[in-house]
Amino acid sequence: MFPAPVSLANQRKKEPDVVRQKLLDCAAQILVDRGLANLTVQAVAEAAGVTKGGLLHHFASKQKLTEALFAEQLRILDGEIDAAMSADPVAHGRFTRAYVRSTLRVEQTGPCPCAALSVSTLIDPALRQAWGDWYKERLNRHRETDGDLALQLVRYAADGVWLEDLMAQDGESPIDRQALLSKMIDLTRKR
Amino acid sequence: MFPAPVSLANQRKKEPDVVRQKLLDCAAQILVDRGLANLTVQAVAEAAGVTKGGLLHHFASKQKLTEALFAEQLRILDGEIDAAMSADPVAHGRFTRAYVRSTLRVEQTGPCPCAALSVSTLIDPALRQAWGDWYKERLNRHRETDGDLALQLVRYAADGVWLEDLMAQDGESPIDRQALLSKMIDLTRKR
DNA sequence: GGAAACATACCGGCTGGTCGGTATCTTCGC
DNA sequence: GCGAAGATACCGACCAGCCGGTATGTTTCC
Repeated sequence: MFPAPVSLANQRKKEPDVVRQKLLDCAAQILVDRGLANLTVQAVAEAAGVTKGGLLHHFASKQKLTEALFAEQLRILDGEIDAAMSADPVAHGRFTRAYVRSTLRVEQTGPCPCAALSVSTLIDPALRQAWGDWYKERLNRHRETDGDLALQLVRYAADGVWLEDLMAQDGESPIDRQALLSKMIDLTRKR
Repeated sequence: MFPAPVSLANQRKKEPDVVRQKLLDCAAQILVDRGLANLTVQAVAEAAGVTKGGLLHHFASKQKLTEALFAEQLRILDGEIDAAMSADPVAHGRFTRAYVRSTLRVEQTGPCPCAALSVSTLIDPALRQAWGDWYKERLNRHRETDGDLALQLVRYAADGVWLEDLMAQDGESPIDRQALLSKMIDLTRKR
């Protein structure tokens, strides 16, 4: 009478929070390793084992999805930075060191949230604005310890590094990441 | 009998080289200030005063168009770097200084070719590869003068700066670009 | 039973791309 | 010099496919 469902998500246990989170995770994954152009609601839904309609139930539009994705990644980054800062006894350049450690993350594996963050920033002016606001706020909060131009330069370098990460993508890092990190941390302690 | 043409390009003087160049210019312009998502063959053709069919005559596919665009911008950047290097008497860090000057370009106006370059790099793995090859080759050529890790760091910072340019886009540069450039150039002369 | 969590079917719009035609340019015989 | 003829430049209509989004149905949870 009725056609067989292509997905069994309708018969399985309903786990709205789990599905919602999985949608976000899959979106981040697709964004990082298949590129911005391939971030379609169809692809995300499939990757999460849900139909397009299912995705649209959780996120009213693609816009809402990307906004949620962005917000989550930003929250993660923000948390990582806070954690790194509270473990750092030296005041001068504390934020910059945390920023560098969070964005380079030599020891951690998996896709850097910054990657997803920045790529989505390139698309949407609203997200761009949100990122700018976050950065400006953070910078203003740590103005006294991290206002130095030399520290700004180190932060720029950190941005450049993960940009290279985005571009390289083949897993092969041409330079010694650990040595670079040390060098950057060193630079934040000078003077 | 026959419909009136919406464009008079068919009756005007044929200037294949001019049109082809204009297509590339318009593509770069659109890429920089309207973003990657709006880089459609339709939009590029319209901006250049040509129909879609006309564009497809010059570039067999959108892929070919972006490749040509990329190649041209890379050629420009390459030339700028060569020019800057030959005007620099100091050997150590010569390439890095040229790279920084070309990518920051505090005095020049207009869209930085790097912007178009990098954005297209984010799309297409083939272009990403091409960029990587170019950079690797250049780096290898100037290994003796620019192999130092500190110089690598300065180059990363340059990447970070124009990335911020891409994101900000509102014309308002929060920091003193000239001072930053001086600082970076200084760093290449140390030791 | 009602709301939430999905699936399914479908639509309009836009995209890159094809195709056949027309207008202009270039070449070349004379 | 000039006119035919082929090549080149470009137009305009059309197509298939995919995208985001909607409307509606069906199942599960409380």
